[in-house]
Amino acid sequence: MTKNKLVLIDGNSIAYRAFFALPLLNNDKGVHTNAIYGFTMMLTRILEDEKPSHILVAFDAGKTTFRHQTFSEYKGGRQKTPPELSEQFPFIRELLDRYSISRYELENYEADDIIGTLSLQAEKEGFEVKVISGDKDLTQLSSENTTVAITKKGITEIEEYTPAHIEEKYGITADRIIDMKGLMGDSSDNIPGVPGVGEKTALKLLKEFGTLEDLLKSIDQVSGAKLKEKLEQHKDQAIMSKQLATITREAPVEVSLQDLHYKGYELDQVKSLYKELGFNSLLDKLGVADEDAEEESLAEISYTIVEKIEQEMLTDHSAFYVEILEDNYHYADITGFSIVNESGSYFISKEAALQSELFKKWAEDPDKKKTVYDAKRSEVSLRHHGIHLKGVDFDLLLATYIIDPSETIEDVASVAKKHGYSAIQSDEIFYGKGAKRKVPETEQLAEHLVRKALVLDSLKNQLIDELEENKQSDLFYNLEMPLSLILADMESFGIQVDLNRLKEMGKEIILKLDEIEKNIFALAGEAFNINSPKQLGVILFDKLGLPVIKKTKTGYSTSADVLEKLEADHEIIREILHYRQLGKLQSTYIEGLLKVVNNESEKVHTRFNQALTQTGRLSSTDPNLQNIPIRLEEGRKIRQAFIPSEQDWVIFAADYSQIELRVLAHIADDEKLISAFREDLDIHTKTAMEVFHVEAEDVTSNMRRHAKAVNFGIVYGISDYGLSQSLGITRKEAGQFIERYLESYPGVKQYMEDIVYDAKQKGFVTTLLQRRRYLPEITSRNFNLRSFAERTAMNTPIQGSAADIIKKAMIDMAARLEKENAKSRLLLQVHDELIFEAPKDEIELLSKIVPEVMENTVELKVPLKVDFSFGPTWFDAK
DNA sequence: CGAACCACGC
DNA sequence: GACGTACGTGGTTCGC
Repeated sequence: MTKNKLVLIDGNSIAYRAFFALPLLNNDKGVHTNAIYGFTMMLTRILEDEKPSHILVAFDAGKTTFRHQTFSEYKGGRQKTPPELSEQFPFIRELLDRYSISRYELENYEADDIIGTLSLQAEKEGFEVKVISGDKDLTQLSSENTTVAITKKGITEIEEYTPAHIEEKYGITADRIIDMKGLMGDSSDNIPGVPGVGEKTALKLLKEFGTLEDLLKSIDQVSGAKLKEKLEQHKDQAIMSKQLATITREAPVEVSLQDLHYKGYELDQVKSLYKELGFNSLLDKLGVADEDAEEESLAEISYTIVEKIEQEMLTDHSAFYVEILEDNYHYADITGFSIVNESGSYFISKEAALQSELFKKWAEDPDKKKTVYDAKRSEVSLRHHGIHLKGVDFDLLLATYIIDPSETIEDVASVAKKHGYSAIQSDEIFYGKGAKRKVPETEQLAEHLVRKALVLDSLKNQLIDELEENKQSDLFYNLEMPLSLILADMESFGIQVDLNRLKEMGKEIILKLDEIEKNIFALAGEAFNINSPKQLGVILFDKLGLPVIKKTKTGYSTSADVLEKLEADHEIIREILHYRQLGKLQSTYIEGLLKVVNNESEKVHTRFNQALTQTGRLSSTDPNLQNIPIRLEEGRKIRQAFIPSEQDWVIFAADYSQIELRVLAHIADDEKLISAFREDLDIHTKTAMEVFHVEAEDVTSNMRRHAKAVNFGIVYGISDYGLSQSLGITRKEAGQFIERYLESYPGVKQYMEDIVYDAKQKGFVTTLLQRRRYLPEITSRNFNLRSFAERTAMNTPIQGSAADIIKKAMIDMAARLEKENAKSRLLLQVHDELIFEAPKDEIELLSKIVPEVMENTVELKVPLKVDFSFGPTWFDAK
């Protein structure tokens, strides 16, 4: 027989935790649901992980408890429960009822005491007990048979307190936790303890003397006159504090263990509450989403499966959808087409379309306007069949992204749903996922694709209005839409790779890796998997006994910054760092790249995601060509494998110098920063002069390094913590640096304040070209979420405007190359740089027009500056 | 198959 | 004072 397992949940504490950990969610009825939601997440997780045979959720009863008789100020000075939370408690109780989980509260006692009493009873009956709370006080219940799980951050992560863990963490046994509380008190419960004694002192004393009572008997042996006096003075208070902190195991609870037996829940009960609360993701998890989607039959539509395309089907304005199942459209084939316009709704098979001259003519006619979803994807795939898509006047994907980049866009259905349009299934449901994915019969496929085109047709005007309302039409029509065509060109053309060079480098690296591996095994005294942080941790910290600097939630951290601190302690560290560096090159950049090179052309065709980042930047996948190594020479050599696609051509690279800081100077209108850029000063040195109040010649390299890191922090919106990490200084020092920076540039300081205020008023921030980012969490009462939103408010206009600028430069550049009749082509964009390939005889031309176009694409209060270089490979363009 | 960890770029 | 900290992509390991 399996052991009985009782789970005891501290209801109030978990509700509080959930409430403060999650943003203040609202459901459609205007009820706040964050605590309910968090509580539900926690509960379902517990049921799944623990599979309890018995379960109870305990709540605090009224305001006063037996503890108030001992100490009337117990829990005094506590903030009132926010009304936004109070209103959620009835729903939490309802939730438990729906789950058929017992709940209990007891007059004069706290949830802790109920839990303490029942856990003791259960232990005596031979149960395994698990206590779940957000309050560390409960750890005193930890015993051989009882584990106490305390939520750590948010609500999903927990720390398990077993007696062993407590000993390891505090160096005292579990039953001394209350002695610790007696000494140090607890400000949240208003338990006084002994003034001036905190966790460290308390632990030291208990380790030396045993229990609190033992200690108080031997006060004269305590070292330190002050401490002695304090203990003597507050003896009684300490005893009382211990009493207050002690959870009673003998509360008069009226439920028996048998009452807590858990028999599972009625799916319908839970389902209907989830629906009422609007917990859609949880409904999905219950596995009812699919069922529902099938149940809920979509409104019927009529359409034609086209055998032969006729002229009257191809009118002047159509919604046109191109389906490609695989995500990599460079290699996947078209699945089918659909067209919706005033003449009708049509499904056209790939064959029927591609054989038709009429279709090709229509697709390539710029006067036949098309509304599409993902123009770039459609364009690239049609090109494989010799068709150049023209006349796209609306791209639903890009419009959705422009309106709110935070929406996750998966397919046409996800976009439709967001706009209240539900007559379509998601691709995941329609085609299936993973191994189960398949293309259904023509009839069904036709309907699905026609539904997509219907979405395009019916959402278009609505989104045009929204763009107009947001003043984003210019951004949409004149920036993102034309850019998608330029990106299509760049992606389709691809970049030539020197396969031999790459393979040679791979061989060399393998030899070196073998060598290093041997050294590491010799130094470790055994063979192990160096790539496994877990195994590596055992070797370094258990076997070799190196000091543990940082832990992750699953074990020792072996990240580079940790290892760097250990470099002096053992020579194995340097070898491991080197192994990691080369391993990364080998797996990601040699093997990874080789995997995606086109066998015939020996080119790579990345895909730029134009509708993903929150800031407006592009991203790049398969392969990611925006993170090819450059910092370390060994890695930088990878760039030697990227070569021009034609004989006697060169790679030409141009990058904006300090574009973000220039943008900052402009939007913050900071006098000093503006003049620094107008005089073309070294901005890091200039910042060092300002921050450290020294003359240019007195700026040391260390000052400049610090100034550079602060500038970096400003640009990327990192916190004092982030800055402290990157400079290896304390958080306080980092905070002081930031403060001094802001004093040095008062315009920047003003901007930072204004933009946060503005974001709080409007709920979003904008960039130079009206890109938006919504920041709902900027009004959160959760410090974390709010701070993050505030930094984002400061940073996004900077980074996003820089992204706007380079995107515009790409468009201007494409036009200029055409005007000059140049053969040179744009290949890549890496956030602040553009990479071209060019015939040698156009180097001179590019040297003139690239900086000219890039520097003048927008006019700011400071000049934009572009550096460039060229060479036979990307490596040499430095 | 997904989560966790690590590392590369801007 | 808590809390966990720029944006991305991709590789490996590990447990389910």
